Amino acid sequence: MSPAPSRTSRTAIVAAGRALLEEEGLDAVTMATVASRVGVRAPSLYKHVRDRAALVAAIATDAGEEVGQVLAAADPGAGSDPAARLDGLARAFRTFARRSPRSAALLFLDLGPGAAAPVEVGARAARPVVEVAAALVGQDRALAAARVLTAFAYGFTSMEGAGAFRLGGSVDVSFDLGIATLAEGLRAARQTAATGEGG
Amino acid sequence: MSPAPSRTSRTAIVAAGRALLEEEGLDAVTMATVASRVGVRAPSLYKHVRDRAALVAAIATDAGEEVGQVLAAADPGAGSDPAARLDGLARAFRTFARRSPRSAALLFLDLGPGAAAPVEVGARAARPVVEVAAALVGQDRALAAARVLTAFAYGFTSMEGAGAFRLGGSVDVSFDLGIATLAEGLRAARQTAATGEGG
DNA sequence: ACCTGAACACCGTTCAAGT
DNA sequence: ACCTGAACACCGTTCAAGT
Repeated sequence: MSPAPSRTSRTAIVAAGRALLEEEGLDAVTMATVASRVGVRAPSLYKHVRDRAALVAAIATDAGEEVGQVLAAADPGAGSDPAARLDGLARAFRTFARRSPRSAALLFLDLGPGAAAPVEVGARAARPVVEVAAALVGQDRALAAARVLTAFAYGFTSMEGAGAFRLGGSVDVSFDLGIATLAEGLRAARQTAATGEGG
Repeated sequence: MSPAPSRTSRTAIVAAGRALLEEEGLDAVTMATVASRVGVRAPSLYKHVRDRAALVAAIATDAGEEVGQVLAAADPGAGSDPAARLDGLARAFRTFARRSPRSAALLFLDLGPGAAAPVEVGARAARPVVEVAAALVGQDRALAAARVLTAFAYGFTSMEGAGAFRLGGSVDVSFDLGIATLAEGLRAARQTAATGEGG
C-alpha cells in the first residue's frame, strides 16, 4: 500500500459543492459542509482546492462546461435556418437555467479577480452562439451579436431564477417575445451593415 | 434630554453599506465594518436593521430607487420617438451600472425569500420602460417587451461589470447593436400582434 | 501523501449591563 | 432608548501530528 491514497477528488468536491449550491444557495457552500458530503473533514479540501473562492470558481467553471455541452447538443447545425438555431439555443439555455438556476446565475457573477472561468471554457460554450450570430448578421458583427444574445438569455434567466418577474403576465410569453425580437432585429441589422459582409 | 437619541440612522447605515459594496464587494459588507463607518459598534446596527440579510436587501432596494430616478430623469417623455426613448433609457441604465456595477448586479440577485425589494420599487423603476415598451409594441405586449429590454440591459451590464467580455471587440459597439436590435425587433413585433392593439 | 484535531482570526447575533 | 462589551456558535484557514 502506498501511504494514504486520496480518499476524495477535486471532481467529487466540485460536484458536491455544486449540488449544495443548487439545493441551498451559495452561502450554504461552506468548506465543512462540502467536506462532509465527500466524506472528509474541512482541512482536507485544501489538498484539492486552494481556498473557498477557488472552489466557487471551479463550480462556476463546471457549470460553464455543462452549458457548453448543452448548447452544442441543442444546435441543429450549420445547415439549419439561423432563426431556428437561435430558438433552439435559447430554449436549451433556459431549460438548463430552470434546472440549475443558481449555477446559471453564477456563470457571470463577479467573483473577484482571478476567479473567472478560463477563457477557453467561455469560448467553447459561446461557439455555437457566435456561429448562429454570424449566420444572422455576418462575420464582422458576429461577436457583438453573440454578446447581445447571451446578455438577454443570462439576464432573463437570472431574473426569472431570482423571482424578479412579479408583475403578472406569462413569463414564457415574455421569453418567446425576446427570442422573436432578437431574431428579427438581428436579421434587420444584417441589412444595415455598412461594410462587406464576407460570406 | 431624552435618554440616548440615536447616534446613527438606517439611512446612514444603508448608504455606508452600499459604498462598501461598491468599493470592496459584497463579502466586505460586514456588520462590523459598516458599523465602524457610521461610528458605532456592530450590535447597534440591530436597532436599525433586522440582520445582515435585511441590510443587503435594503442596499438593493436603495439601488433600485436610484435606478428609478435615473430612468425617470433620462426619459424624454411620451411625446418623443419611442426608439429614441429606448435608447435614452438603455444608455442611462448602463451609465448607472458603470458607476455602480455591484449595485447594478445586486438588483436582480437572488437574495433568498423575503429579501427582494418591495414590488413598488421595482414597479416604479420599470414604469418608463413599460411605457416605452407600450409605445413600441402596443399595450397588450408592453409588459413582455419591458421584460425583454430589462433582461438585456441587466444581463449586459452584469456581464460587463464582471469582466465577462474577454474575447476582444468593442463592448460599446456590442451594446449599441443590442439597442438597435431590440428597437427594430420590437417595432416589427408590433405588426406581428394578432389581436387588437388598444391604443 | 493525505487526513485529522486543535488552534486562531473573524463573523453574525444575542443579551445583560451601562448611560 | 440606544449603545456597548462579553459571550456563543460558526466559518475559513493553517499546521503539527498521525497513519
